[in-house]
Amino acid sequence: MDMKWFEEMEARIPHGKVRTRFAPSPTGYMHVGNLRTALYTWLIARHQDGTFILRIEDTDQGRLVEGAVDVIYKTLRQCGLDWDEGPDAGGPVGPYIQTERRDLYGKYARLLVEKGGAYYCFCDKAESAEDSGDFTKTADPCRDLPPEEALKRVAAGEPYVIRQRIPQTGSTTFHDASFGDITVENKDLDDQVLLKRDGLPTYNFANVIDDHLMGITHVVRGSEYLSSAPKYNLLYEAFGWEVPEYIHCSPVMRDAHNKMSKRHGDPSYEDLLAQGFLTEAVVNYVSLLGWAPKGENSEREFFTLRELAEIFDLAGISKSPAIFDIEKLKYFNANYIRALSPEAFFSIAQPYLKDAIHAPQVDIKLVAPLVQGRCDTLLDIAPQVDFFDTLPEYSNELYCHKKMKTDEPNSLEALNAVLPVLESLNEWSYDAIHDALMGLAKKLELKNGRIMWPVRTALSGKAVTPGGAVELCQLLGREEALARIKKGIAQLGG
RNA sequence: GGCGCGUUGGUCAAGAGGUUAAGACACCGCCCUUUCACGGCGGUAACAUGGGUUCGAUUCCCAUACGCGUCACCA
Repeated sequence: MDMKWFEEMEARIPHGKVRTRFAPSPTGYMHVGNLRTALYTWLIARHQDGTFILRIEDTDQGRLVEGAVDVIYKTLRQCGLDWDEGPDAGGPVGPYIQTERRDLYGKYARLLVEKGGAYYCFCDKAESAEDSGDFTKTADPCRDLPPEEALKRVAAGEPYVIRQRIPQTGSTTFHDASFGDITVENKDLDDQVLLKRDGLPTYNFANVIDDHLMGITHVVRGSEYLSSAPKYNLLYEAFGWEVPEYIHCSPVMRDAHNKMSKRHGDPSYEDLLAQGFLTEAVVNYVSLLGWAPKGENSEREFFTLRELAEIFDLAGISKSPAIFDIEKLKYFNANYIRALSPEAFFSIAQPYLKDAIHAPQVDIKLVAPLVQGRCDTLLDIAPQVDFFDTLPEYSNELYCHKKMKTDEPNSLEALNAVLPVLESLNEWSYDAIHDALMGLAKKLELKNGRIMWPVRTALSGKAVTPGGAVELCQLLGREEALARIKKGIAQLGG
Protein backbone atom coordinates (compact mmCIF):
# COMPACT_ATOMS: atom_id res chain seq x y z
CA MET A 1 0.00 0.00 0.00
CA ASP A 2 1.42 3.32 -1.10
CA MET A 3 1.23 5.38 2.06
CA LYS A 4 2.99 8.24 0.35
CA TRP A 5 0.00 8.79 -1.90
CA PHE A 6 -2.35 8.99 1.07
CA GLU A 7 -0.05 11.46 2.73
CA GLU A 8 -0.09 13.62 -0.35
CA MET A 9 -3.85 13.57 -0.41
CA GLU A 10 -3.91 14.65 3.21
CA ALA A 11 -1.43 17.41 2.54
CA ARG A 12 -3.77 19.02 0.02
CA ILE A 13 -6.56 19.53 2.53
CA PRO A 14 -6.99 23.18 3.52
CA HIS A 15 -7.44 23.90 7.20
CA GLY A 16 -8.46 26.79 9.34
CA LYS A 17 -11.39 28.22 7.47
CA VAL A 18 -14.99 27.14 7.23
CA ARG A 19 -15.55 25.07 4.13
CA THR A 20 -18.97 23.92 3.01
CA ARG A 21 -20.14 22.13 -0.05
CA PHE A 22 -23.28 21.76 -2.07
CA ALA A 23 -23.24 18.31 -3.63
CA PRO A 24 -26.21 17.75 -5.92
CA SER A 25 -26.89 14.82 -8.15
CA PRO A 26 -27.49 16.05 -11.66
CA THR A 27 -31.04 14.84 -12.09
CA GLY A 28 -32.45 17.67 -14.17
CA TYR A 29 -33.91 20.48 -12.11
CA MET A 30 -33.63 22.24 -8.81
CA HIS A 31 -36.35 21.49 -6.32
CA VAL A 32 -37.18 24.02 -3.71
CA GLY A 33 -35.72 21.75 -1.05
CA ASN A 34 -32.45 21.51 -2.94
CA LEU A 35 -32.33 25.21 -3.37
CA ARG A 36 -32.81 25.69 0.33
CA THR A 37 -30.01 23.24 1.12
CA ALA A 38 -27.74 25.08 -1.27
CA LEU A 39 -28.71 28.37 0.29
CA TYR A 40 -28.08 27.28 3.87
CA THR A 41 -24.80 25.72 2.86
CA TRP A 42 -23.73 28.90 1.13
CA LEU A 43 -24.87 31.05 4.04
CA ILE A 44 -22.86 29.07 6.55
CA ALA A 45 -19.75 29.58 4.46
CA ARG A 46 -20.33 33.25 3.75
CA HIS A 47 -21.34 34.02 7.31
CA GLN A 48 -17.89 33.06 8.47
CA ASP A 49 -16.03 34.25 5.45
CA GLY A 50 -15.44 30.67 4.47
CA THR A 51 -15.27 28.74 1.24
CA PHE A 52 -18.25 27.41 -0.66
CA ILE A 53 -17.65 24.43 -2.88
CA LEU A 54 -19.72 22.84 -5.62
CA ARG A 55 -19.32 19.11 -6.07
CA ILE A 56 -21.25 17.02 -8.54
CA GLU A 57 -22.32 13.60 -7.30
CA ASP A 58 -22.86 11.64 -10.45
CA THR A 59 -21.99 8.13 -9.38
CA ASP A 60 -25.43 6.94 -10.37
CA GLN A 61 -24.97 6.99 -14.10
CA GLY A 62 -28.41 5.55 -14.63
CA ARG A 63 -30.12 8.65 -13.33
CA LEU A 64 -27.96 11.11 -15.17
CA VAL A 65 -29.90 13.73 -17.09
CA GLU A 66 -28.55 15.64 -20.03
CA GLY A 67 -27.94 19.29 -19.27
CA ALA A 68 -28.69 18.88 -15.60
CA VAL A 69 -25.36 20.26 -14.49
CA ASP A 70 -26.08 23.43 -16.43
CA VAL A 71 -29.37 23.82 -14.61
CA ILE A 72 -27.46 23.67 -11.34
CA TYR A 73 -24.91 26.24 -12.46
CA LYS A 74 -27.57 28.54 -13.81
CA THR A 75 -29.78 28.34 -10.75
CA LEU A 76 -26.97 28.96 -8.31
CA ARG A 77 -25.77 31.92 -10.34
CA GLN A 78 -29.22 33.45 -10.63
CA CYS A 79 -29.72 33.11 -6.92
CA GLY A 80 -26.39 34.71 -6.19
CA LEU A 81 -24.89 31.61 -4.63
CA ASP A 82 -21.39 31.89 -5.98
CA TRP A 83 -18.94 29.07 -5.45
CA ASP A 84 -15.23 29.33 -4.85
CA GLU A 85 -14.29 25.85 -5.93
CA GLY A 86 -16.04 23.51 -8.31
CA PRO A 87 -15.86 21.62 -11.58
CA ASP A 88 -15.57 24.80 -13.60
CA ALA A 89 -13.79 26.95 -11.07
CA GLY A 90 -11.19 24.38 -10.11
CA GLY A 91 -9.54 24.42 -6.72
CA PRO A 92 -6.91 22.71 -4.58
CA VAL A 93 -8.80 19.52 -3.82
CA GLY A 94 -10.27 18.58 -7.18
CA PRO A 95 -11.53 17.02 -9.21
CA TYR A 96 -15.00 18.13 -8.14
CA ILE A 97 -16.95 15.56 -10.08
CA GLN A 98 -17.25 12.21 -8.40
CA THR A 99 -16.92 10.07 -11.49
CA GLU A 100 -13.56 11.72 -12.05
CA ARG A 101 -12.49 10.62 -8.60
CA ARG A 102 -13.46 6.99 -8.88
CA ASP A 103 -9.97 5.58 -8.35
CA LEU A 104 -9.77 7.28 -5.01
CA TYR A 105 -12.54 5.44 -3.34
CA GLY A 106 -11.16 1.95 -3.90
CA LYS A 107 -7.87 2.97 -2.43
CA TYR A 108 -9.48 4.35 0.67
CA ALA A 109 -11.72 1.33 0.98
CA ARG A 110 -8.71 -0.95 0.96
CA LEU A 111 -6.93 1.31 3.40
CA LEU A 112 -9.89 0.94 5.70
CA VAL A 113 -9.73 -2.84 5.39
CA GLU A 114 -6.12 -2.67 6.52
CA LYS A 115 -7.07 -0.50 9.43
CA GLY A 116 -9.71 -3.04 10.40
CA GLY A 117 -12.71 -0.84 9.75
CA ALA A 118 -13.94 -2.80 6.76
CA TYR A 119 -13.79 -6.22 5.17
CA TYR A 120 -14.16 -7.98 1.87
CA CYS A 121 -17.47 -9.67 1.36
CA PHE A 122 -17.98 -12.31 -1.29
CA CYS A 123 -21.61 -13.10 -0.64
CA ASP A 124 -24.21 -12.95 -3.38
CA LYS A 125 -26.49 -9.95 -3.16
CA ALA A 126 -29.38 -12.11 -2.04
CA GLU A 127 -27.36 -13.78 0.65
CA SER A 128 -26.72 -10.68 2.67
CA ALA A 129 -29.56 -8.42 1.65
CA GLU A 130 -32.03 -10.09 3.94
CA ASP A 131 -35.64 -9.46 3.17
CA SER A 132 -37.30 -11.83 5.58
CA GLY A 133 -39.62 -10.45 8.25
CA ASP A 134 -37.53 -9.26 11.13
CA PHE A 135 -34.48 -7.46 10.05
CA THR A 136 -31.33 -7.45 12.12
CA LYS A 137 -27.71 -6.90 11.42
CA THR A 138 -26.53 -9.33 8.82
CA ALA A 139 -24.55 -12.21 10.16
CA ASP A 140 -22.08 -12.12 7.34
CA PRO A 141 -19.78 -15.12 7.14
CA CYS A 142 -17.17 -13.00 5.38
CA ARG A 143 -16.84 -10.71 8.35
CA ASP A 144 -14.62 -13.14 10.16
CA LEU A 145 -12.64 -14.41 7.21
CA PRO A 146 -8.92 -14.34 7.90
CA PRO A 147 -7.41 -11.39 5.99
CA GLU A 148 -4.97 -13.55 4.07
CA GLU A 149 -7.74 -15.73 2.81
CA ALA A 150 -9.87 -12.77 1.76
CA LEU A 151 -6.93 -11.27 -0.10
CA LYS A 152 -6.28 -14.57 -1.78
CA ARG A 153 -9.85 -14.76 -3.04
CA VAL A 154 -9.66 -11.17 -4.27
CA ALA A 155 -6.44 -11.94 -6.09
CA ALA A 156 -8.11 -14.94 -7.63
CA GLY A 157 -10.61 -12.60 -9.23
CA GLU A 158 -13.60 -13.47 -7.14
CA PRO A 159 -16.19 -10.69 -7.17
CA TYR A 160 -16.54 -8.81 -3.91
CA VAL A 161 -17.83 -5.75 -2.17
CA ILE A 162 -16.22 -3.99 0.74
CA ARG A 163 -18.36 -3.60 3.82
CA GLN A 164 -17.96 -1.43 6.85
CA ARG A 165 -17.09 -3.41 9.96
CA ILE A 166 -19.34 -2.09 12.67
CA PRO A 167 -18.69 -3.10 16.27
CA GLN A 168 -21.12 -5.71 17.60
CA THR A 169 -21.41 -4.01 20.95
CA GLY A 170 -21.43 -0.58 22.46
CA SER A 171 -23.10 2.48 21.11
CA THR A 172 -22.28 5.43 18.94
CA THR A 173 -23.21 9.01 19.65
CA PHE A 174 -23.56 11.31 16.77
CA HIS A 175 -23.86 15.06 17.06
CA ASP A 176 -25.98 17.24 14.87
CA ALA A 177 -26.12 21.01 15.05
CA SER A 178 -29.89 21.14 15.12
CA PHE A 179 -30.91 17.70 16.40
CA GLY A 180 -28.31 17.51 19.11
CA ASP A 181 -26.82 14.24 20.25
CA ILE A 182 -28.25 11.04 18.87
CA THR A 183 -27.12 7.77 20.35
CA VAL A 184 -27.71 4.40 18.74
CA GLU A 185 -26.73 0.90 19.68
CA ASN A 186 -24.05 -0.44 17.36
CA LYS A 187 -25.91 -3.71 17.10
CA ASP A 188 -28.70 -1.85 15.32
CA LEU A 189 -26.33 -0.66 12.64
CA ASP A 190 -25.60 -2.93 9.73
CA ASP A 191 -22.38 -3.47 7.88
CA GLN A 192 -23.21 -1.26 4.98
CA VAL A 193 -21.53 -1.66 1.63
CA LEU A 194 -18.83 0.89 1.02
CA LEU A 195 -17.51 -0.23 -2.32
CA LYS A 196 -19.84 -1.86 -4.76
CA ARG A 197 -19.11 -4.88 -6.85
CA ASP A 198 -18.46 -2.59 -9.82
CA GLY A 199 -15.76 -0.82 -7.88
CA LEU A 200 -17.72 2.39 -7.46
CA PRO A 201 -18.39 3.74 -3.99
CA THR A 202 -21.79 3.97 -2.41
CA TYR A 203 -23.10 7.42 -1.64
CA ASN A 204 -22.39 7.00 2.04
CA PHE A 205 -18.78 6.15 1.45
CA ALA A 206 -18.02 8.63 -1.31
CA ASN A 207 -19.48 11.36 0.85
CA VAL A 208 -17.25 10.69 3.78
CA ILE A 209 -14.15 10.39 1.64
CA ASP A 210 -14.86 13.49 -0.38
CA ASP A 211 -15.92 15.61 2.54
CA HIS A 212 -12.75 14.72 4.36
CA LEU A 213 -10.48 15.12 1.37
CA MET A 214 -12.05 18.45 0.53
CA GLY A 215 -11.67 19.70 4.07
CA ILE A 216 -15.39 20.21 4.57
CA THR A 217 -16.10 21.57 8.04
CA HIS A 218 -19.91 21.74 7.91
CA VAL A 219 -22.03 19.16 6.16
CA VAL A 220 -25.55 20.26 5.32
CA ARG A 221 -27.97 17.61 4.07
CA GLY A 222 -31.48 16.33 4.27
CA SER A 223 -32.77 14.68 7.43
CA GLU A 224 -33.39 11.47 5.51
CA TYR A 225 -29.70 10.81 6.11
CA LEU A 226 -29.99 11.18 9.84
CA SER A 227 -30.33 7.46 10.47
CA SER A 228 -27.20 6.61 8.59
CA ALA A 229 -25.24 9.37 10.24
CA PRO A 230 -23.88 7.35 13.18
CA LYS A 231 -22.18 5.04 10.71
CA TYR A 232 -20.33 8.06 9.41
CA ASN A 233 -18.86 8.68 12.81
CA LEU A 234 -17.62 5.12 12.94
CA LEU A 235 -16.10 5.58 9.52
CA TYR A 236 -14.30 8.76 10.49
CA GLU A 237 -13.18 7.10 13.66
CA ALA A 238 -11.81 4.08 11.83
CA PHE A 239 -9.84 6.34 9.51
CA GLY A 240 -8.71 8.46 12.40
CA TRP A 241 -10.22 11.58 10.85
CA GLU A 242 -11.93 14.51 12.44
CA VAL A 243 -15.72 14.46 12.19
CA PRO A 244 -17.20 17.59 10.59
CA GLU A 245 -20.17 19.46 12.00
CA TYR A 246 -23.39 18.00 10.66
CA ILE A 247 -26.52 19.98 9.97
CA HIS A 248 -29.52 17.90 8.98
CA CYS A 249 -32.45 19.78 7.52
CA SER A 250 -36.02 18.58 7.63
CA PRO A 251 -37.78 18.46 4.31
CA VAL A 252 -39.84 21.09 2.57
CA MET A 253 -43.32 19.66 2.30
CA ARG A 254 -46.17 20.10 -0.15
CA ASP A 255 -48.67 19.23 2.57
CA ALA A 256 -48.60 17.57 5.96
CA HIS A 257 -47.65 14.20 4.57
CA ASN A 258 -45.69 14.63 1.38
CA LYS A 259 -42.46 16.19 0.42
CA MET A 260 -42.49 18.66 -2.43
CA SER A 261 -41.95 16.70 -5.57
CA LYS A 262 -41.96 17.07 -9.28
CA ARG A 263 -44.10 13.97 -9.47
CA HIS A 264 -46.90 15.66 -7.61
CA GLY A 265 -46.61 18.66 -9.85
CA ASP A 266 -44.95 20.86 -7.29
CA PRO A 267 -42.98 23.71 -8.77
CA SER A 268 -39.23 23.66 -9.05
CA TYR A 269 -37.23 26.85 -8.92
CA GLU A 270 -37.51 27.20 -12.67
CA ASP A 271 -41.24 26.63 -12.57
CA LEU A 272 -41.60 29.39 -10.04
CA LEU A 273 -39.78 31.81 -12.31
CA ALA A 274 -42.10 30.80 -15.12
CA GLN A 275 -45.01 31.53 -12.81
CA GLY A 276 -43.86 35.08 -12.51
CA PHE A 277 -41.94 34.94 -9.25
CA LEU A 278 -38.77 36.90 -8.71
CA THR A 279 -35.60 35.09 -7.74
CA GLU A 280 -34.99 37.39 -4.78
CA ALA A 281 -38.46 36.69 -3.41
CA VAL A 282 -38.06 32.95 -3.82
CA VAL A 283 -34.70 32.96 -2.10
CA ASN A 284 -35.95 35.13 0.73
CA TYR A 285 -39.03 33.00 1.27
CA VAL A 286 -37.20 29.71 1.02
CA SER A 287 -34.64 30.87 3.56
CA LEU A 288 -37.46 31.12 6.08
CA LEU A 289 -38.79 27.61 5.46
CA GLY A 290 -37.11 25.74 8.24
CA TRP A 291 -35.05 28.55 9.60
CA ALA A 292 -35.88 31.68 11.54
CA PRO A 293 -33.68 34.51 12.71
CA LYS A 294 -33.18 34.75 16.44
CA GLY A 295 -33.20 37.62 18.86
CA GLU A 296 -33.65 41.12 17.61
CA ASN A 297 -34.37 39.92 14.09
CA SER A 298 -37.04 37.42 15.04
CA GLU A 299 -39.80 39.71 13.84
CA ARG A 300 -38.15 40.52 10.55
CA GLU A 301 -38.88 38.65 7.36
CA PHE A 302 -37.38 40.61 4.53
CA PHE A 303 -33.70 40.04 3.99
CA THR A 304 -31.32 40.43 1.12
CA LEU A 305 -28.86 37.64 0.51
CA ARG A 306 -26.15 39.78 2.06
CA GLU A 307 -28.19 40.37 5.17
CA LEU A 308 -28.96 36.69 5.45
CA ALA A 309 -25.28 35.89 5.24
CA GLU A 310 -24.66 38.31 8.03
CA ILE A 311 -27.23 37.00 10.47
CA PHE A 312 -27.54 33.34 9.49
CA ASP A 313 -27.20 31.21 12.52
CA LEU A 314 -27.37 27.43 12.90
CA ALA A 315 -29.42 27.77 16.06
CA GLY A 316 -32.33 29.05 13.99
CA ILE A 317 -32.68 25.87 11.98
CA SER A 318 -35.89 24.05 12.77
CA LYS A 319 -36.21 20.35 13.38
CA SER A 320 -39.68 19.87 12.02
CA PRO A 321 -40.69 19.90 8.38
CA ALA A 322 -42.13 23.05 6.83
CA ILE A 323 -44.98 23.22 4.39
CA PHE A 324 -44.39 25.33 1.32
CA ASP A 325 -47.07 27.99 1.15
CA ILE A 326 -47.46 29.59 -2.24
CA GLU A 327 -49.67 32.29 -0.74
CA LYS A 328 -46.92 33.51 1.46
CA LEU A 329 -44.49 33.38 -1.43
CA LYS A 330 -46.89 35.60 -3.32
CA TYR A 331 -46.82 38.04 -0.49
CA PHE A 332 -43.05 38.15 -0.62
CA ASN A 333 -43.11 38.45 -4.37
CA ALA A 334 -45.62 41.30 -4.33
CA ASN A 335 -43.39 43.15 -1.93
CA TYR A 336 -40.31 42.60 -4.01
CA ILE A 337 -42.13 43.77 -7.10
CA ARG A 338 -43.29 46.95 -5.40
CA ALA A 339 -39.82 47.63 -4.09
CA LEU A 340 -38.41 47.68 -7.62
CA SER A 341 -37.56 51.05 -9.12
CA PRO A 342 -39.98 52.03 -11.90
CA GLU A 343 -37.26 51.45 -14.48
CA ALA A 344 -36.38 48.05 -13.10
CA PHE A 345 -40.00 47.05 -12.99
CA PHE A 346 -40.58 48.23 -16.52
CA SER A 347 -37.75 46.20 -17.88
CA ILE A 348 -39.04 43.10 -16.13
CA ALA A 349 -42.67 43.72 -17.00
CA GLN A 350 -42.12 44.78 -20.59
CA PRO A 351 -42.45 41.35 -22.17
CA TYR A 352 -45.65 40.68 -20.26
CA LEU A 353 -47.09 44.05 -21.22
CA LYS A 354 -46.14 43.69 -24.86
CA ASP A 355 -47.75 40.33 -24.87
CA ALA A 356 -51.03 41.70 -23.57
CA ILE A 357 -51.28 45.13 -25.19
CA HIS A 358 -51.11 45.63 -28.94
CA ALA A 359 -53.14 48.83 -29.38
CA PRO A 360 -50.57 51.16 -30.96
CA GLN A 361 -51.61 54.33 -29.16
CA VAL A 362 -51.23 52.80 -25.70
CA ASP A 363 -47.87 53.60 -24.18
CA ILE A 364 -46.92 50.56 -22.13
CA LYS A 365 -44.31 52.57 -20.36
CA LEU A 366 -47.15 54.51 -18.77
CA VAL A 367 -49.12 51.37 -18.04
CA ALA A 368 -46.25 49.80 -16.12
CA PRO A 369 -46.40 52.02 -13.03
CA LEU A 370 -50.14 51.46 -12.86
CA VAL A 371 -49.74 47.71 -12.51
CA GLN A 372 -46.57 47.62 -10.45
CA GLY A 373 -48.37 47.88 -7.14
CA ARG A 374 -51.15 45.58 -8.12
CA CYS A 375 -49.64 42.21 -8.81
CA ASP A 376 -48.45 39.29 -6.76
CA THR A 377 -46.68 37.75 -9.72
CA LEU A 378 -45.75 38.94 -13.17
CA LEU A 379 -48.48 36.70 -14.53
CA ASP A 380 -51.05 38.99 -12.92
CA ILE A 381 -50.23 41.73 -15.40
CA ALA A 382 -51.93 40.46 -18.52
CA PRO A 383 -55.46 39.93 -17.20
CA GLN A 384 -55.46 43.43 -15.77
CA VAL A 385 -54.65 45.21 -18.98
CA ASP A 386 -56.49 43.13 -21.55
CA PHE A 387 -59.20 45.77 -21.97
CA PHE A 388 -56.78 48.20 -23.62
CA ASP A 389 -56.84 46.27 -26.86
CA THR A 390 -60.53 45.58 -26.97
CA LEU A 391 -63.38 46.74 -24.84
CA PRO A 392 -64.99 43.65 -23.37
CA GLU A 393 -68.71 43.05 -23.48
CA TYR A 394 -70.06 44.30 -20.21
CA SER A 395 -73.32 44.54 -18.37
CA ASN A 396 -74.92 47.85 -17.47
CA GLU A 397 -74.95 46.66 -13.91
CA LEU A 398 -71.34 47.70 -13.80
CA TYR A 399 -72.54 51.27 -13.84
CA CYS A 400 -74.41 50.77 -10.61
CA HIS A 401 -72.35 51.38 -7.55
CA LYS A 402 -73.93 52.00 -4.23
CA LYS A 403 -71.09 53.85 -2.65
CA MET A 404 -70.58 56.04 -5.68
CA LYS A 405 -74.31 56.58 -5.78
CA THR A 406 -74.39 55.69 -9.42
CA ASP A 407 -77.08 53.88 -11.35
CA GLU A 408 -77.90 53.47 -15.00
CA PRO A 409 -79.88 56.70 -15.51
CA ASN A 410 -77.45 58.99 -13.73
CA SER A 411 -74.52 57.27 -15.37
CA LEU A 412 -76.05 58.07 -18.72
CA GLU A 413 -76.43 61.69 -17.65
CA ALA A 414 -72.85 61.78 -16.48
CA LEU A 415 -71.49 60.35 -19.71
CA ASN A 416 -73.63 62.75 -21.75
CA ALA A 417 -72.18 65.62 -19.77
CA VAL A 418 -68.63 64.30 -20.01
CA LEU A 419 -68.61 63.73 -23.75
CA PRO A 420 -68.74 67.36 -24.93
CA VAL A 421 -66.29 68.44 -22.27
CA LEU A 422 -63.72 65.92 -23.40
CA GLU A 423 -64.45 66.53 -27.04
CA SER A 424 -63.67 70.19 -26.62
CA LEU A 425 -60.38 69.55 -24.91
CA ASN A 426 -57.55 70.83 -27.05
CA GLU A 427 -54.85 69.12 -25.06
CA TRP A 428 -55.19 65.40 -24.32
CA SER A 429 -52.96 65.23 -21.25
CA TYR A 430 -53.39 63.81 -17.80
CA ASP A 431 -53.73 67.23 -16.21
CA ALA A 432 -56.12 68.53 -18.82
CA ILE A 433 -58.37 65.50 -18.55
CA HIS A 434 -58.19 65.52 -14.80
CA ASP A 435 -59.09 69.19 -14.51
CA ALA A 436 -61.88 68.87 -17.02
CA LEU A 437 -63.50 65.93 -15.27
CA MET A 438 -63.09 67.30 -11.79
CA GLY A 439 -64.25 70.68 -12.95
CA LEU A 440 -67.36 69.15 -14.41
CA ALA A 441 -68.19 67.37 -11.15
CA LYS A 442 -67.77 70.59 -9.28
CA LYS A 443 -69.86 72.54 -11.73
CA LEU A 444 -72.67 70.00 -11.53
CA GLU A 445 -72.26 69.83 -7.76
CA LEU A 446 -71.75 66.10 -7.87
CA LYS A 447 -69.40 63.87 -5.91
CA ASN A 448 -66.35 63.00 -7.99
CA GLY A 449 -67.38 59.41 -8.05
CA ARG A 450 -70.60 60.20 -9.84
CA ILE A 451 -68.56 61.26 -12.85
CA MET A 452 -65.46 59.12 -12.49
CA TRP A 453 -67.15 55.80 -11.97
CA PRO A 454 -69.26 55.87 -15.14
CA VAL A 455 -66.32 57.10 -17.18
CA ARG A 456 -64.00 54.40 -15.93
CA THR A 457 -66.67 51.81 -16.53
CA ALA A 458 -67.32 52.96 -20.08
CA LEU A 459 -63.62 53.01 -20.85
CA SER A 460 -62.79 49.61 -19.49
CA GLY A 461 -65.92 47.55 -19.21
CA LYS A 462 -64.46 46.21 -15.98
CA ALA A 463 -65.13 46.65 -12.32
CA VAL A 464 -61.46 46.68 -11.51
CA THR A 465 -58.77 48.44 -13.49
CA PRO A 466 -55.27 49.65 -12.97
CA GLY A 467 -55.60 53.40 -12.79
CA GLY A 468 -58.79 55.41 -12.70
CA ALA A 469 -60.84 57.31 -15.24
CA VAL A 470 -58.21 59.94 -15.92
CA GLU A 471 -55.36 57.51 -16.52
CA LEU A 472 -57.48 55.37 -18.77
CA CYS A 473 -58.58 58.35 -20.87
CA GLN A 474 -55.02 59.41 -21.28
CA LEU A 475 -53.71 55.95 -22.14
CA LEU A 476 -56.46 55.02 -24.56
CA GLY A 477 -56.01 58.24 -26.48
CA ARG A 478 -58.65 60.74 -27.49
CA GLU A 479 -60.19 58.82 -30.33
CA GLU A 480 -60.57 55.51 -28.54
CA ALA A 481 -61.66 57.08 -25.27
CA LEU A 482 -64.40 59.12 -26.92
CA ALA A 483 -65.53 56.12 -28.92
CA ARG A 484 -65.87 54.05 -25.77
CA ILE A 485 -67.81 56.76 -24.00
CA LYS A 486 -70.18 56.99 -26.97
CA LYS A 487 -70.54 53.25 -26.89
CA GLY A 488 -71.40 53.52 -23.20
CA ILE A 489 -74.02 56.15 -23.90
CA ALA A 490 -75.54 54.01 -26.58
CA GLN A 491 -75.51 50.93 -24.38
CA LEU A 492 -77.28 52.86 -21.65
CA GLY A 493 -79.96 53.75 -24.11
CA GLY A 494 -78.88 57.32 -24.75
C1' G B 1 -41.85 -4.59 12.73
C1' G B 2 -36.77 -2.57 14.83
C1' C B 3 -34.28 1.89 15.28
C1' G B 4 -34.28 7.22 14.87
C1' C B 5 -36.68 11.96 14.59
C1' G B 6 -40.69 15.26 14.99
C1' U B 7 -45.59 17.62 17.10
C1' U B 8 -47.05 26.03 19.41
C1' G B 9 -53.34 29.02 15.47
C1' G B 10 -55.19 26.77 8.49
C1' U B 11 -49.60 27.98 7.13
C1' C B 12 -44.44 29.93 8.43
C1' A B 13 -42.87 30.67 13.27
C1' A B 14 -40.81 33.40 18.36
C1' G B 15 -40.52 31.64 23.09
C1' A B 16 -35.72 27.76 26.59
C1' G B 17 -39.80 26.74 34.02
C1' G B 18 -43.60 32.15 36.15
C1' U B 19 -45.53 35.91 29.37
C1' U B 20 -52.22 39.03 28.54
C1' A B 21 -48.08 32.63 24.48
C1' A B 22 -44.63 37.48 19.86
C1' G B 23 -44.61 38.53 14.68
C1' A B 24 -45.88 37.30 9.47
C1' C B 25 -49.23 34.95 5.53
C1' A B 26 -54.27 33.79 4.82
C1' C B 27 -59.19 35.14 6.58
C1' C B 28 -62.83 38.93 8.59
C1' G B 29 -64.06 44.10 9.84
C1' C B 30 -63.11 49.42 9.74
C1' C B 31 -60.49 53.72 7.63
C1' C B 32 -58.28 55.95 3.30
C1' U B 33 -59.66 56.24 -1.87
C1' U B 34 -62.64 58.39 -8.72
C1' U B 35 -62.68 51.39 -8.96
C1' C B 36 -59.68 47.57 -7.26
C1' A B 37 -55.27 46.99 -5.07
C1' C B 38 -51.69 49.32 -1.88
C1' G B 39 -51.38 51.52 2.91
C1' G B 40 -53.21 52.27 8.12
C1' C B 41 -56.00 50.32 12.30
C1' G B 42 -58.44 46.29 14.66
C1' G B 43 -60.33 41.14 15.09
C1' U B 44 -60.94 35.49 14.90
C1' A B 45 -57.46 31.57 15.78
C1' A B 46 -52.42 27.55 18.94
C1' C B 47 -48.86 24.90 23.10
C1' A B 48 -51.26 16.54 20.36
C1' U B 49 -52.81 13.38 24.97
C1' G B 50 -51.77 11.18 29.76
C1' G B 51 -48.61 10.77 33.74
C1' G B 52 -44.63 12.60 36.57
C1' U B 53 -40.60 16.47 38.53
C1' U B 54 -41.65 21.40 40.59
C1' C B 55 -44.50 26.27 44.69
C1' G B 56 -45.33 26.68 39.34
C1' A B 57 -44.93 23.51 33.24
C1' U B 58 -45.87 25.17 26.23
C1' U B 59 -40.80 24.92 28.20
C1' C B 60 -37.60 19.28 31.93
C1' C B 61 -38.53 13.57 32.26
C1' C B 62 -41.48 9.16 30.91
C1' A B 63 -45.29 6.97 28.32
C1' U B 64 -49.28 7.11 24.49
C1' A B 65 -51.18 8.85 19.88
C1' C B 66 -50.26 10.64 15.25
C1' G B 67 -46.77 11.78 11.48
C1' C B 68 -42.11 11.39 8.99
C1' G B 69 -37.46 9.02 8.01
C1' U B 70 -34.49 4.66 7.71
C1' C B 71 -33.54 -0.53 7.68
C1' A B 72 -30.36 -1.13 -0.96
C1' C B 73 -24.12 -3.39 -4.09
C1' C B 74 -29.92 4.50 -4.90
C1' A B 75 -28.49 8.86 -3.80
